[in-house]
Amino acid sequence: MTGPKYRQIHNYLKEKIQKGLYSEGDILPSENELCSSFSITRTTVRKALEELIKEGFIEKKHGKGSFVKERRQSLGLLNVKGFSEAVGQNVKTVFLKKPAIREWSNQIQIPVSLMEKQKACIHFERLRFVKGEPVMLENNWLPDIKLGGLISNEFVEASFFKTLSRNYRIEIIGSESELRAENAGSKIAELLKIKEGYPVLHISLKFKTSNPVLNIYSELYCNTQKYPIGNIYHL
Amino acid sequence: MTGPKYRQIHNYLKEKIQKGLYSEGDILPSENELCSSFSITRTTVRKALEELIKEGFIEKKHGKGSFVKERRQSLGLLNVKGFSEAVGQNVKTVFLKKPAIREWSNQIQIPVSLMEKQKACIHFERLRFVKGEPVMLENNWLPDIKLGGLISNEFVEASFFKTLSRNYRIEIIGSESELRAENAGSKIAELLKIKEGYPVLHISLKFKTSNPVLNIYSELYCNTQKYPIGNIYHL
DNA sequence: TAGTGGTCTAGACCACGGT
DNA sequence: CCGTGGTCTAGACCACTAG
Repeated sequence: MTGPKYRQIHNYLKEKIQKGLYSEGDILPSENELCSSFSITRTTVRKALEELIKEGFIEKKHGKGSFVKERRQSLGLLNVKGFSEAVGQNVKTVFLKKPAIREWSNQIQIPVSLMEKQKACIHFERLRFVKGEPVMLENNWLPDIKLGGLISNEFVEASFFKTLSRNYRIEIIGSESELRAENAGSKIAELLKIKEGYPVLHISLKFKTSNPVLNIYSELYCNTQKYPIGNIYHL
Repeated sequence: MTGPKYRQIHNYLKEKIQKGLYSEGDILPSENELCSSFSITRTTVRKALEELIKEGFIEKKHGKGSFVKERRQSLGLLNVKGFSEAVGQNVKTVFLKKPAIREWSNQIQIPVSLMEKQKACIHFERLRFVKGEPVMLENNWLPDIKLGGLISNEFVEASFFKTLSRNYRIEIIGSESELRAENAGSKIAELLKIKEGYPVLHISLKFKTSNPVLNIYSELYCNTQKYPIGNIYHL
């Protein structure tokens, strides 16, 4: 238990939803009930619920309550639609390159800050599958800020973000991205098992974390034919 | 002047930024200064600033202040507000089909709610240019909830969302979207002046408004070669 | 140390939905 | 009518940044 209260409530509710203890259409406890359950004020409860909305887990209806939305397996801050029925066995992640110190790549589209470029670079590459089919190639780079064991250890539940959270108390607080439609090159075509030249969605991401000198840069290539990429926005 | 205070502050600051009265890297007045300027509490000021963050206009730095962000060469914030607000002066918009009552199209990818499908459908189609080049084809559908004059009148500053806000006090409060990379068909290729089969980014959007029975459905086709689509996420 | 944003409390009143 | 979420007040204490 660490970090702000609203994040603890947020994680508590998120886990319940992800584990299926609340399912699609269920009503969450009202804000006032959550207040008394956790002995906190409505401001804090509402901050927690707001994050769940932005992640696409719930939806509020004025005068009614907070409702659990269709479940989606999150890939970072984007969602792949269809994962809802396909949780568990049907989602698989394979390392093509395990985390190691490598060069900062010029493949990265979003400018890397100077502070970070002065540090060494940790890189890893993964391929993500849904129902046995490869749907996304993922390359990630981040500055080496001496997170002991990050390179050698396995990830918590195959999730890099959960690893950062559980082992190092670093949380993702936001992202910037650029989206492009491109023709698949030979490498991407081969890995995603599509024809060369087939259109793929190229997503360039910069994840911001609770550590101001740790941003994570990702380049994703997605076959969106069966599984479009989902995105939620809430003002 | 109408609507909640935080949105008035939000609009006030946004306009200043858009008009260039604050420019890249400038520091906004501190939260406490805004409190006293507008005679409101920090909660309200922070709510306004939070929306500016989510729209990508500003960035906060703990212990320092709120900074106006650089606008990169991308069609930013597309999932949220319209194009004209996001990109600035170099944008031109041409109607291919003016707003009129038409059929609900099966082109719409995100399910239209039953409540809405029972109503008539207003549709319009626009082509968007940046620096004289066509970059996006846009089709929009919404239920006809008797917004007098919407069909006949011109849009406020060529922005559909501004028109909704100024004339009808309807605000966009969020969106859901699905992203796909596709090959351009003949119609899209011709309009965007690209070769048939060229990869385009297909964005299916459902905008939620402050009116619970008014959602706006859009299908966008974007040439992302020169201008990638930008997206901001803030937890 | 002074000023900034980040978190949180303990209330209040309002608008909306259903009984 | 009551319970729900939406907005807002008037404070408090903390963590971070900079002179």
